[in-house]
Amino acid sequence: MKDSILPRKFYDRPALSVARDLLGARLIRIEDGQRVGGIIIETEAYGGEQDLGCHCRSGRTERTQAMYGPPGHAYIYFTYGMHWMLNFVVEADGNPAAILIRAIHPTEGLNLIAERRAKQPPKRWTDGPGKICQALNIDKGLYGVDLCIPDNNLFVEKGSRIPDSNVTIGPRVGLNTVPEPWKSKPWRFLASMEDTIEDTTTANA
DNA sequence: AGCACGATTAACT
DNA sequence: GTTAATCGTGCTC
Repeated sequence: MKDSILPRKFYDRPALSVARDLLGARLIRIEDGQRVGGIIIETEAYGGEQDLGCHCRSGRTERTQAMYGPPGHAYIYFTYGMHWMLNFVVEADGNPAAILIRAIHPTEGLNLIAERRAKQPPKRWTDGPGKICQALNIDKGLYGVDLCIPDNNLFVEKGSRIPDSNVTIGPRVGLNTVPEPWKSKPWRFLASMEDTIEDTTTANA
């Protein structure tokens, strides 16, 4: 449904609020007219040049320019020589901040996802940021894409809100050489309880 | 121009 | 728990 696409004002808020509220929403990629995606179940917030865990700690560069732009766009980057990472730009234009999408619960386009994640069991299809981009065929080609335009092939739809009792908050993952206090900031949000996920899937079907 | 390393993953001991 | 894979980016010389 086009009218269920999250509007720009959803992204135009503090990073922590957006990261938390993205849990339960549906990440959708359109490929040749086919929907591929699922429910967002894990996110992390990055933002501000003071955040030494954020790429924008180096200021505005060619790679990070999207983060400095208006909210509601995709910030995508390549790392470890082989993995793409999907982020959503948040907060006001000129204010660098983004949300890393770390895990989703696949619900649509399962045939394509299974194909691309062939050697892994369904549980491991999209339980990591690099895996999501592999499963949904996301790479540099989608850098800077506007997530608020229905005609574009990447956007997020409103889903069922995950109650606080099912949300786990903790430190961000993989910031091994980042100094404190940034390394331990509790800016990771994880939706727990399979029951909730399954209910949400059914409710949205 | 060269270099160290990363918001990771999968395979292995 | 440990480690190889693999290359764009940002920093130093």
